[in-house]
Amino acid sequence: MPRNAVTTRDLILDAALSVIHTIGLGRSTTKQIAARADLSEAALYRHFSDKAELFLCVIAERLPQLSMALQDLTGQVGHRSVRANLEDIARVALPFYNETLPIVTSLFAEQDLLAQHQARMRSNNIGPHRALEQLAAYLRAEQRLGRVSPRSDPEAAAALLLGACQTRALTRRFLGESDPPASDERFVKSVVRTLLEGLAVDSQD
Amino acid sequence: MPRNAVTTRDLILDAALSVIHTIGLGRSTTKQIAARADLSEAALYRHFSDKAELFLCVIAERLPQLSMALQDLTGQVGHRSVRANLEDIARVALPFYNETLPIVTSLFAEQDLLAQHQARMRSNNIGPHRALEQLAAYLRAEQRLGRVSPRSDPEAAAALLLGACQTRALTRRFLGESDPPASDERFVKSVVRTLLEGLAVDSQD
DNA sequence: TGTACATCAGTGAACGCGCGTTCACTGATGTAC
DNA sequence: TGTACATCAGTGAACGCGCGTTCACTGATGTAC
Repeated sequence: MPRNAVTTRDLILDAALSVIHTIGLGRSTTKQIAARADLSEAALYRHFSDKAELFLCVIAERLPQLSMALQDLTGQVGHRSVRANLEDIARVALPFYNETLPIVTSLFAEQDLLAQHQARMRSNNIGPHRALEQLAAYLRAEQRLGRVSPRSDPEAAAALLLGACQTRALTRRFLGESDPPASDERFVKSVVRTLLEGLAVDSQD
Repeated sequence: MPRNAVTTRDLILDAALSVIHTIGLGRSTTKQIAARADLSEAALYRHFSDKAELFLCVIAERLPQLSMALQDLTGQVGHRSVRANLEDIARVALPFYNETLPIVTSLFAEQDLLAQHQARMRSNNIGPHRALEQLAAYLRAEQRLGRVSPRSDPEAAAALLLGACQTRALTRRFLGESDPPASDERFVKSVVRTLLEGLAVDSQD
């Protein structure tokens, strides 16, 4: 088998992801996935024990993890400005949520799948909390360097920033609107500025 | 028909919501909904044209709207402290998202249902953006009164605060953990404090 | 090199199940006279 | 008040369809000697 072989398994996972994207997790059938992969339905069962396992593998192997994508950025402690770092983090988080949230939240519709995925997240220590923890750790490090106010709560700040990105992506997708990239950039800048400066009229309480 | 009659239609909607809560939107069947309502399946079709309409009515009539719940609070412009108002808003948003997000995001799994729901949102001008706009309008009003920094962006601040609540609720639900109310209260206070004071080491850039 | 056999990815056709939906029907309630 | 009829919410049983899954099979590739 050559080094860069696209295995049949990969073909199936790609086909499944594509079908899920177009008609949603709930309406995706083995028939359509097989058709998109140019395979018989029976072929799916040579590579996955059943439909549930196929879907779980799609989610585990075809969806990126935000904490991975943030690793380089949160490693920049003490470098560049905090503002620039947070802006870049938002620039990564926004398209990430835009791509993954519709599929990941689909699992709420299939609670048996969700339960299996939860078990997987627990045993592998992955999940959405990882990105929050990572951003909070970054902010705590910047706090130690005196580049972030010692009065601020790193966990709360992480929830604020990633939450703003998540809400924007989810709202847009839910309303069925697409986002012009220019407005995303304006959003990133104003969110980070507001988070840095705060709402209070002066820095005292 | 008496004034406070629980109609059969109400029974069906309640039963459907209950079934959806326990096994998810995607696995809910007419059989189970009818059974939970102590009715025949045929009875469902006396009140709803098909299963899709039933689900859309559940979502439209049985799920609260955040913008409604926030109406009283965002009307408090100039009263109490901004901090107290924002904390109360977070205290309403957190359980709201906790209850509704798992069901509402389920629609991503059934894209035909989502499309129908989007049409409904557009024609009735409802949807998740309403709460964001409402909170932004409140903050703009406080800005005019000088109780919120003129440099901050009300839209961004609204996305930050509601986003933080949404992320927390979604993450918890997704990981399958339940939240002790005491930690919710700590979360509310630290998020609002961090949002008010900002991350910057002084109020200047 | 040729022959005999083993392995295994992939197939076409069929399977049974459970789903959403419809049908002819019942029986309670309302209405006209 | 009684009688005849209309209305309509709700039913039990059946419907056909499409789903996930399995089966015996094919044919290409690898291996032993």
